[in-house]
Order: sequence, then structure tokens, then C-alpha cells
Amino acid sequence: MPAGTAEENSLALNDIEISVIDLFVRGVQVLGLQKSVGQIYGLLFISPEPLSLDDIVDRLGISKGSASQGLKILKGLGAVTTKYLPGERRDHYVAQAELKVLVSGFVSGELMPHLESGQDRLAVLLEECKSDESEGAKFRKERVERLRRWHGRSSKLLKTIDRFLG
Amino acid sequence: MPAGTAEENSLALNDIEISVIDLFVRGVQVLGLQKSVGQIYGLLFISPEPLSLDDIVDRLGISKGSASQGLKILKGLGAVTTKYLPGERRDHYVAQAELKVLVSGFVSGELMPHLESGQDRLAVLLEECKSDESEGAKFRKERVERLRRWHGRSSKLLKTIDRFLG
DNA sequence: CATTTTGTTCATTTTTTCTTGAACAAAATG
DNA sequence: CATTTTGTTCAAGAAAAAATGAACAAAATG
Repeated sequence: MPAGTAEENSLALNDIEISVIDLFVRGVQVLGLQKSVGQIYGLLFISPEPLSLDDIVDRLGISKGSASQGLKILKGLGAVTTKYLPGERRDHYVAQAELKVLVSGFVSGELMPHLESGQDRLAVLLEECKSDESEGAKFRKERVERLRRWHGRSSKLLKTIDRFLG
Repeated sequence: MPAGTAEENSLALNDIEISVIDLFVRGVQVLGLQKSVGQIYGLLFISPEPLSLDDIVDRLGISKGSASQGLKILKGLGAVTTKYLPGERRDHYVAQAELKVLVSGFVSGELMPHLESGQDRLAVLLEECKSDESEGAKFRKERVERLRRWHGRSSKLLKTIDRFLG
């Protein structure tokens, strides 16, 4: 048996790993995150041991660039943390597996920023409405007012979601 | 003044229209829908009168194909309805502007199908776990069990959202 | 310090997604 | 019915997003 075979075996993903990763790849795509982010999170989620960047690269067969980039996003969302392993130079990563934490991270990292930029746009829109005297101005003012209400309800909805999980 | 100028003026989007459309374009992109869908919905939302497919094509400057495709999606989500106008051959479209209806449409049209396919994948995963005797099997079983709980909570969350808006 | 290890960044390439427009179908008109 | 109007579909092209990998920086090692 040639050297390296044992290594290759430990590299190959087993059925369960493949299924879990697949599940997360689809999941994150619904949320608008890239495939590699789902792959990495899925692998960490189903791995009993913390993995290094190189472990992730080797097992998923993705580039180091993708892995580094994906981990950065996941760290930003609070979905992975690093674990210190005595005697190891490399960072080792662990999936944060609390649904509440994941959702909160996504809400504050992805959803809130959008809501806030929407807030700014609405302010501009309200200004534009003030000087609108043309045909249909009344209708447009009503609609913009409605957008304001939607915005308010969306903020409340995010809070409700947080409470739901808390 | 050359003929056609009046027509061109009615075609050009005014500032408010542009801002509203922009707002919806960003909004639908967060939801993973294409830009043209946001453009069309935004235009209908801010238009006092029902618009035909050709109106939409002319005012947004997009192709007939995009407009037809975008309207199909919006109809599917319940976000636009057709209004019968006496003496008009063409269909005329109106934005459904009830937040509750829009969210329900999105939930049942986009989110539920994903949850359901997730259900199926989970079933497969559970089967795979049963025959898993390899190292770390216990950990993996725990994780898959956790996925089941997440799935259940997600379904409940969708119901909570519905109730929130109801 | 020189060297090795580790991780990040970013220009380029690849892949995926979206839009276009022409061909087609369906329905109304005269 | 032949003609015109209206709307849809889908192959091809355009645009956008993601992955790659080589160059670089930062830190540990001896």
C-alpha cells in the first residue's frame, strides 16, 4: 500500500458529512451568502474536532483564498470561533452551533445594515415628496408614508424574532 | 417643438419614482430576487394608474422578456394583480401594497419550499446516521438531532412572523 | 536575523445569474 | 380567416458574483 493512502482516506468526506454540508450550502444560499461559506460552516458543524484552515482546504477541496475569505465572513457573523489548542501554531476553528447566536449575528450583520441604509433613503424620499406638486402627488405621498410604516414594522419584526429565539 | 417630446417626458422617471424603484431594487436583492423584479414592483407601487406590460418596458427601459418574466414572478408571489380596464385590450398591472400579503406570498412562495426540501434531506441524514459506527458517531448524531430542532423552530418562526403581521 | 510557517489580499479566471431579443403562440379584430 | 396585437419562451449574450492562486505580509522558530 503506497504512502499517503491513509491520509487520503481521512480527507475524503463521508456520507453524513456530505449531506450536512449540502444542507448548509442550500441554507446559506437562501440567506444570500456564498456557497463556500456554507461548505465551511457545514464541515465545522459536523466535525468533532476543531479544524485548521489547511484542514478545511484539504477536506473541502477549495482554495486557500476561498477558505480564508469564507472564515472571515463567518467570524464576522459570529458563526465560527477560534479555539486555542496547546502545541498548535495554526488557528483552529469551531462552529458556533447555537441557533440564537447564529440568527442574532445574521440579523445584526446582514439585515440591520440594510434597514439602516433604507432609513437614509426614506429620508431623501420624504424630502423629494415635499417639493412634489405634479399630478398624482397625493398618491405618491401616501405611498411613501406607507413605506415609512413598513420600515417601522420591519424593525419591530427583527426584535420579535430575537425574542422568539431568546 | 418636435413631435414626441411630450411622450418622452411622460416616459422619463421623476426623482421620486427613481428613489422608490431604487429602494425596492435593493430590497428585493436582500430577498434574493432579481433586480428587474424590484424595478417593476417599485414602478407599480408608486404609479397611481395601472400599467401595461408595454408601459413598464417603456418607462423602465428594460426588455419585454424581462418585464414578462418579472411580472410572472411577481404574480406568483401575489405581489401584483391585474386590473381590468374597460376598453383596454392589454392587461394592466397593479402593485399589491399590503405588507402582510407580500410577506405571506414570499414565505409560502420562497421560504416554505426550502424548508420542505430541508425536511427531506434531514430524513436522509437520519438514515445515514443510523448506520454510522465510525469514530465520532456520537457527536454527529447529536449534531443531526440539533438540526432537527432547528428545523422545527424555523417552521414555528415562520408562523410567528405571520402572526406578527396578521 | 534568516528561514519557515501561516494567513490575507487581490487581480484574474471561472461560474452563475440575469437580461435581451427574436421566434413563437394565443387571442382579438375587422 | 388573414391580419394585427399582445404576451411568453428560450437560446445566446452580457453582467455580476464567486473561486482561484500567486504575491505579499505577519508571526513564529531556531
